[in-house]
Amino acid sequence: MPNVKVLPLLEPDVVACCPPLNERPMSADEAEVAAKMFKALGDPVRLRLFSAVASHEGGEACVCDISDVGVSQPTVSHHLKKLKEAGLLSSERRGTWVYYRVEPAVLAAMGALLAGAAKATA
Amino acid sequence: MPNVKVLPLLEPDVVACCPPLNERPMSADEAEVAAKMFKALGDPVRLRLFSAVASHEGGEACVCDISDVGVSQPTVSHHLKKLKEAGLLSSERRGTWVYYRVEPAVLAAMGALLAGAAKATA
DNA sequence: TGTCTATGTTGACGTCTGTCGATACAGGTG
DNA sequence: CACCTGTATCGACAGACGTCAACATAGACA
Repeated sequence: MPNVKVLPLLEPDVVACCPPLNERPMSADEAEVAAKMFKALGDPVRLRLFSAVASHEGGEACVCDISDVGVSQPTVSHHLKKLKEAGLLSSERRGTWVYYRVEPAVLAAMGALLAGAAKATA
Repeated sequence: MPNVKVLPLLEPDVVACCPPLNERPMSADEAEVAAKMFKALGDPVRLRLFSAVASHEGGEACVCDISDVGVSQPTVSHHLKKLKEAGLLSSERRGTWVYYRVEPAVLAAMGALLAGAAKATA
């Protein structure tokens, strides 16, 4: 089995993208991919929305549960779309409501990126 | 000892800022602080510069060692300043050259933010 | 002192981004 | 079917951002 990736549709490029930040200088392509994810979390409203989903029971939440972040409904929808495009959230419609849930693999990849750098540069 | 923070000048707010993303919804203030750091890493050039510093021997590098990222010198300087303002890098002039180094505590805080969310939402 | 190199700052420019109101779409209910 | 609620899309606008050339500053050295 030369390729372990059996669910290619769910994972964005980041999961297999990048070594820890301190291992070697990132290439331009690697940086392009990884920066998209950090950028997605680089807005306060998106960070609150993401945290609201992640902390909701079951790791998923209806939009109506998390919309109270001080911006209009279209803006909430816009930010959720951005998070989805970055691979951090996935969405599913169930009847009247749309539920968003976190993508653990992508988050773990980002965490590893940082954790490695934090450890080895002390 | 009610307050363990004995080196307040070095640490930005982030270190003591935020619980794991999945613990509870982030407040507006917390999100404001944390988003600044993610945003700092949300640009490909900055990510490459940061990675170049982090992967350089000793966890520090002279600007001249890492300037080859395809943008002009003023732009490099601009991005390094942004990373510094975000608390991810610190700088020190030694003679002719300026050296940048990573701030491990801040990185660790960001990693913890993500790692917790990745683990508990699987 | 003057000059050279390394780095930071300024000002300007085009592009990207966050925000909103208006509107469209989807699904439930009557 | 009509109507209501929840969510997404569209179009527009102001402000933020990345980039550069030009200039300024700091230190080394003669």
